[in-house]
Amino acid sequence: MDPWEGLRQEVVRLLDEGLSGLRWRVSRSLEETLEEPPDPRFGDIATTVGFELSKTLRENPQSIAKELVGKIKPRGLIERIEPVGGYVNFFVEFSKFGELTLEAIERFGERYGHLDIGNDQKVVIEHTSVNPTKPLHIGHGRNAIIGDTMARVFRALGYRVEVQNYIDDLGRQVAETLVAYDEVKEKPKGKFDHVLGIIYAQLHERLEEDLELEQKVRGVLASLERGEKAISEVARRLCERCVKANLLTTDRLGISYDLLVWESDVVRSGILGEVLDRLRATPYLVEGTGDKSGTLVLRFPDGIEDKVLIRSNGTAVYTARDIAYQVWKFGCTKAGLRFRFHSKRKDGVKTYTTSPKGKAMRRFGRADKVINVVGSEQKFPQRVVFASLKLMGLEQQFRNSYHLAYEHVRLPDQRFSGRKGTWMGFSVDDVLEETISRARAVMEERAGTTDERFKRRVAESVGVGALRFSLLSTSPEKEIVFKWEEALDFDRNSGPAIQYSYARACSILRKIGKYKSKRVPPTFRLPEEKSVLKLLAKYPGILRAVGEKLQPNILARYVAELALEFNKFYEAAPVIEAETPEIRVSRLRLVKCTRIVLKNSMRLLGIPVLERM
RNA sequence: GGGCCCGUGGCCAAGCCAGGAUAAGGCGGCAGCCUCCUAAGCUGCAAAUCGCGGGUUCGAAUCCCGCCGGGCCCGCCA
Repeated sequence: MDPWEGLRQEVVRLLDEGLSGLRWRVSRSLEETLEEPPDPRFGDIATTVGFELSKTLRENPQSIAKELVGKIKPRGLIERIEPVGGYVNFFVEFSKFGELTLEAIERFGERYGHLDIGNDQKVVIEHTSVNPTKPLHIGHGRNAIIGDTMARVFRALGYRVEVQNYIDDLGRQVAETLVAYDEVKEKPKGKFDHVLGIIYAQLHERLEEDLELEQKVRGVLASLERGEKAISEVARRLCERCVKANLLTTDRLGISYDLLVWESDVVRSGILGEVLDRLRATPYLVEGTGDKSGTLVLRFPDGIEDKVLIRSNGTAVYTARDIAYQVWKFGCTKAGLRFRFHSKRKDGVKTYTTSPKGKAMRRFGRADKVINVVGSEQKFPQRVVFASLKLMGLEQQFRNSYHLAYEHVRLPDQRFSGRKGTWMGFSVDDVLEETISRARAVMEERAGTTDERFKRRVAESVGVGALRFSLLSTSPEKEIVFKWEEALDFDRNSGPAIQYSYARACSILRKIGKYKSKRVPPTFRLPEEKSVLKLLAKYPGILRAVGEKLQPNILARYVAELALEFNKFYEAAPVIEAETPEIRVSRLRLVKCTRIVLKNSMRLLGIPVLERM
């Protein structure tokens, strides 16, 4: 199921055999000495073990490599072994390795690459979690797209996945928006989340000088935190409308949620109280002293700074609610939440929501593993949340809590700010619209179809693919400076480039029509063929790496490379007009398998799959 | 003051955790390729003191120490 790993293991076996024949011992595992030569002409896999042995054996690496090669008889997936410098280079027998790889892909099809390392464990992934008072800007888009992609990958890795979107309806932003909504008489027209975002930014200018207004906001916030019925219901309705508008945006990007968790519901359900009681029962939640007198402070035994959890007015801080939520995700609370059906996503996923009037359901939460997709600026609070699990004796839950931290998206000269309204023009809706219309323009330039529906569908898919890829392909810990040229990039190394390679593969298969294929091992001689095949073989390992490192960019980079190599193959190796029937069948299988792996990858990245474009 | 992340050709960026061969790939630039499976493509060329300085090592972009630059965190804010 993992052809590349199988190949590596075979190399290790051969090496092991050669080494024991010479009675040479290596201190670390042979697997770790393997690497890929910089040029396939040197070989497909190499070991640097000769350099290490030269120290203990007091001999130069060259002669060690030479002697070692003399002891190993190439067989199986390896056809040739050569010593070069201190390296031992292994050459793959592409007929056998090709058959093994292609056979695996043909057999598993859409499930090729799916490894059952999740063992049916449940992972809860929280992402998006935007204040329900504004539209998603491109930075929120990064969060949602990373989270959504991780959800897809974990499903492929054999986990049961539940995606949660945490709605903070008790924050200051909600209080401010509520006041603003009341103050601003002439409301702008448009999508509700945009409307709220605009009036919020408008109010903020006034808030800076208008003390009366500030008092009003504080009053509303206090009422919300106390859970006063009338105002809470107004707030909830406003937030509900905003969330609904936000979901229209994420729907377009193909993002799904299983559950919306409302902060107010977590607080009201008694979960917060229960978790705080549990902390009080430990020696770690202590009364604050000095300037913190009157508060309750979480004091960690192991180096993390003190953190106030209960303010002197008796209310809980944000982090306290986060702790409660985290404990609930693992199913470690007696108190529970109530749920009802919320809405259906484009892909058919049913989204539920917590709701005071809903009913208890056992299917939510109860995670074995929790991944929070939250900005890197929250590393400290996330650490506090996780560490407090340990203080409560939830050692295992502590170990299974992960913070997928990502850096922000910003403009060349400023950050996005809801208060200043700098997101305007850079909301996911705005960017998507621009990207799609640009894709449309490219289609118009290319001669071809006049089918209006086809054009619209392709432009939408290309736009979504371009945006998702551009936000996924950079590693999460790197800040992204948003530039239109990059979001609108449809050339190589972009979402559309991958879609294009896929469409070309489809085109070959369409045109070749029916063919009869005898089951003979494939023939691959061209470097372009070999390099595509090797990439196909590496796919399962890529998925594993994404899951282990929580880095979806690894998959994005991989599939872009596959598309690129496939294009080179496309130019160099005619399929339909291949030199011999054997080569034709070999290439055809390679195309079919490339198509499968491209499709599987695109599905996981949420890049729409197009048969033609 | 303490801590975390980032720094790789003009621009973006992989590799760093598990040290090895000529430091991927893309954008932009220059020069080519469509009677042939979709030119959103392919080929070639030019372009890098891997932030700086030490150290470890046969070997350092990668490990260690120090420094510089950029971002973020260290609230009873949210």
